[in-house]
Amino acid sequence: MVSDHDEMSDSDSARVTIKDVARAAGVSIATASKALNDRGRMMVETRQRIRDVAASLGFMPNAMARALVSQRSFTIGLLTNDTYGRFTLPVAAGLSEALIDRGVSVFLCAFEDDAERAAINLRSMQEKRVDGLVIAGKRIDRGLPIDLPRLPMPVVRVYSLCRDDEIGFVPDDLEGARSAVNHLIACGRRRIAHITGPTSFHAVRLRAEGWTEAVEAAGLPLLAGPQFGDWSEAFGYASGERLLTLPASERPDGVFCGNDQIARGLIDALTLGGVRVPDDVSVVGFDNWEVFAKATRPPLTTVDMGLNELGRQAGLTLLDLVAGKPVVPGVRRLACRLVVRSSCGTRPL
Amino acid sequence: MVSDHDEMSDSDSARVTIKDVARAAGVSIATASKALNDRGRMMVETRQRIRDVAASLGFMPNAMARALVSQRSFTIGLLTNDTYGRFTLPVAAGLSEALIDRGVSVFLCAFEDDAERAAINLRSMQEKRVDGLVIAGKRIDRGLPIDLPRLPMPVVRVYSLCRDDEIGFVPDDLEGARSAVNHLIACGRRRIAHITGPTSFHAVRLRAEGWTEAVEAAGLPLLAGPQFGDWSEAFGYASGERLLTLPASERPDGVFCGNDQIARGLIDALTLGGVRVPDDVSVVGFDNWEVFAKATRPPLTTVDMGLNELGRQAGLTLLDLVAGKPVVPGVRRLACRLVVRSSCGTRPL
DNA sequence: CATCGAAGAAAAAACGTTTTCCCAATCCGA
DNA sequence: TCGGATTGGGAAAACGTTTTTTCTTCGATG
Repeated sequence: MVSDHDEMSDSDSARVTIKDVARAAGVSIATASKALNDRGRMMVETRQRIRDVAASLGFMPNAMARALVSQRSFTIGLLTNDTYGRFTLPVAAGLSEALIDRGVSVFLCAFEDDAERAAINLRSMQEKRVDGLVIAGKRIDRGLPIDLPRLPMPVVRVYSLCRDDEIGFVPDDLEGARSAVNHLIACGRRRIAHITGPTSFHAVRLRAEGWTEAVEAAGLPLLAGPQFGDWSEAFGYASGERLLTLPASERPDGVFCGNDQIARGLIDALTLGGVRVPDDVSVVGFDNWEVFAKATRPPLTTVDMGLNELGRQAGLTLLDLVAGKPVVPGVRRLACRLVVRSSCGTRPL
Repeated sequence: MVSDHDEMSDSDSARVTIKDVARAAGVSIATASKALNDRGRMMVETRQRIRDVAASLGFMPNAMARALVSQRSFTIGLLTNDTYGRFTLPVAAGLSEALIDRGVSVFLCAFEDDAERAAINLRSMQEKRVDGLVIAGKRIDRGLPIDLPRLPMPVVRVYSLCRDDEIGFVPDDLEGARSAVNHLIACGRRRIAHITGPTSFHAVRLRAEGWTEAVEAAGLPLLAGPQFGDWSEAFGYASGERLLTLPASERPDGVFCGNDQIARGLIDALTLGGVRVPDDVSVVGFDNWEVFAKATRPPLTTVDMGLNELGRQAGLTLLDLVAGKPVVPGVRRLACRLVVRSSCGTRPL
């Protein structure tokens, strides 16, 4: 019936302040502060003594008192509508890891597409005086269901719609798609199809464009053009079944899928239909969602969007902004990385 | 080359303090504070006037100044080693949603099993003076790679090992397993197998126990006992292939799987081998990881651990602790919920 | 008429830091 | 020995709140 954080546990547990340190070290508060922060001038042994005393007392500076005077809270907010976390979690991890080393902590504000909750979270972040905001979404052509009035703090966006005068980070879908297709070509494939999500997604259009460019650049046929559907495994499966109905001569020998789920469904259908992957058909996915990519038979070669890195860079850029450094506005497209597993067969050299 | 949060944007954007409000309303700071916080006595129109002024100025109280004096930061920390987020993300969402309404924000501290980073995060949380800590893990029989010295703040645990004198929240694996098996029985199944993860997981042992109890309670055979393996789809697939080698009379007609991935692999193997699910064999999973459960053919009936609710309750309990309310220590096992889809066939009444 | 009470509002202390002065001592060269 | 620089350290203001205490009024009571 008790809590385990007794106030009076040991001499050191009751919040020790810099005043306690100063008194114990026989110096003034100002000197103690300067000693601990490597500021001002004083004898080196004085500085060390104060530090030793602070350590032995278990002193931890109160970040809020510090924030109050320095006008920097060393916190930032991560606002996202991706509660499921497919995209946001890697971003958050990258962000958090990059910032913790600089003493900055991250408030997680996840909300469904519920404008009211979003507003509450936003207000909360303002009251908590975060130094900046990272806005993360789940598609690059949508903003959050909340309009940001002119905020008193810098903002960067990740995997979200971004105006020209804002600063955003997205994966380079176009180049990622190209590299996927080029990998198929390097594996000796000549008839390369593209099966992907709904055209309403900008990412879909970009990836389709990348496919088109790479295929045309190699002087290969565009077959029937991109096959648009939804993001599901079921669509991939259905597409696979459709492919099976084609005469072998018209069948593609390589497929670039818009995401890993589609690829998964496609491979399942092909395998069930007696078409071997990668012997008969090579498949490349998109997302590198490992739980899928590693579980397909064979494991899936796919494009990793580098979400972790996206988060990291967003964090560092936000810190620059906070520090008042000039940052060119606009959206940065970070390189994707092809993760080669075994769904494409012969490795190119 | 500029940041979009110009300091001097409009009259209201340069941080407005309570002093500004007081001056604009022609009262003292003390009066302004009382008006805004519904404290003290004053003419009702004075109160309203102050509030109107505050609103028109866009006043937002500085949470850190407030925290400094009230000794409550209205923040808590979520420490987790589950950077992948399979378990933590739903917990975080539930936690965050429950707390935001009470004005409490959540710091996300995710680290790999890297003790040093964990320590940095922990120290950061202490300096930020969080009111409490939620420790979330990815298995119920492991703590975090960090020993918590007697912390000056209350702690609750979620999906993590928990000493008797601590407060923890975990799903009721035993009962969840029982309900899964009972569902199979209600669907008319008599030979119910259990295919699950490694015995080193406590969750595995609990689920196996639930399976055993429910099967025995119904007077049914335990067959060959639980089949332990790993959590992968590949293991489920291999198990399915093994089942196919059995003579039909010895084959189970219902399988309770330790997680959804195993179930997925199992169903794939059975389907490929010509055994129909659910007509010939019913399958129940565990986790309700929707991206799997909904993608299996047929969609998977599975046990939902209620991670969201776990997070919610943990948050509310932590708040009680912070408020000094007495809370009985120990671990709470929250009910799981069977999500019925179509992998078991005939719905029980 | 003097006093009392209460209502309304202000003054000031406190929270725990950082930082800007400022002061006293020591040192150096002349 | 004197004047100025340098060195080591302290006093106090500031950050933006809440809260306790004190101070006016003003009307009512004895």
